[in-house]
Amino acid sequence: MLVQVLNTAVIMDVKVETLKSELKRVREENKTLRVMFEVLSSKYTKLESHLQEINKEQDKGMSSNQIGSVTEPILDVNKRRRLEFHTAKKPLQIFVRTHPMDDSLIVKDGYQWRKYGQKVTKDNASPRAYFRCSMAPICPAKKKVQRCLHDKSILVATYDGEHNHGALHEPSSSTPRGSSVANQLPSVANDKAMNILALSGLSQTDRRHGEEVIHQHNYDTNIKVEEYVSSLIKDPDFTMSLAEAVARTITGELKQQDLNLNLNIPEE
DNA sequence: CGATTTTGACCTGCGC
DNA sequence: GCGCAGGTCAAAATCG
Repeated sequence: MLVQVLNTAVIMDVKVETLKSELKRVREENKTLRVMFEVLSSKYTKLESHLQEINKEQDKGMSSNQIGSVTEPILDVNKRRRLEFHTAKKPLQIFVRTHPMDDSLIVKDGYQWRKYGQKVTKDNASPRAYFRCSMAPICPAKKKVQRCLHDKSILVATYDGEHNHGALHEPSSSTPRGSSVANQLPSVANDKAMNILALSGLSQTDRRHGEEVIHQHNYDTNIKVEEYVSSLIKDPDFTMSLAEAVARTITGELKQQDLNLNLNIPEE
């Protein structure tokens, strides 16, 4: 009887310690997310003010010729190729959560990329990998992938240039399930993010795994995606949904772990 | 053996 | 002009 009581007390102690450490971890994660949210907010504010400035300038009646006279830079033949594909468009950034133990810098987005360089940058100890699209011989699309400074399990993929080919690469079977961009996004914010992927055709190819379907990709899709992204940036609901999704994910994880503890299910 | 990755060297732009 | 940091090249290594 006494042994049984002691055993129960020990088990309870272990559970309390586990919960305490878990609480600590979640608090730290919450702190990190808050920082990320603040960064997002400040970027949104800057974008908004920049847009207002542009609108003001247009209202001032600047001639369309002057506005449109953003002449193509005269390229020096000797200059690097990266300048040839320079565009005024802001590069698209995608955040992808990966397994904490997964230290690869691979973001599955349906395209086939070839790594051509890696660098350690000043502001982030994690190396930045440089990829070039290898689906077409002269495709100008590039991307940079680096781990988030605050959360190593988050990959930040920055896309540069546009693909000059339509077909999307069928994800290889060796890729772990659930590693596509769509699957790695928070659940609620997923809805709108899935729309972006749907526009770009990525989610379809991921889902039709194994089918011999090659999409006749619309060349306008990139423009549609950018339009949709810019509309999201202006949409405060999206930011709120994202924050809610993150909060739900955290609380959901907590509840699940609590349940596992009660049922004595070991964590993976 | 071809494709891909790694990695040190090199180039370029930018701030001082 | 100089030094620094980011981006790219290309030879060697590795993989399938």
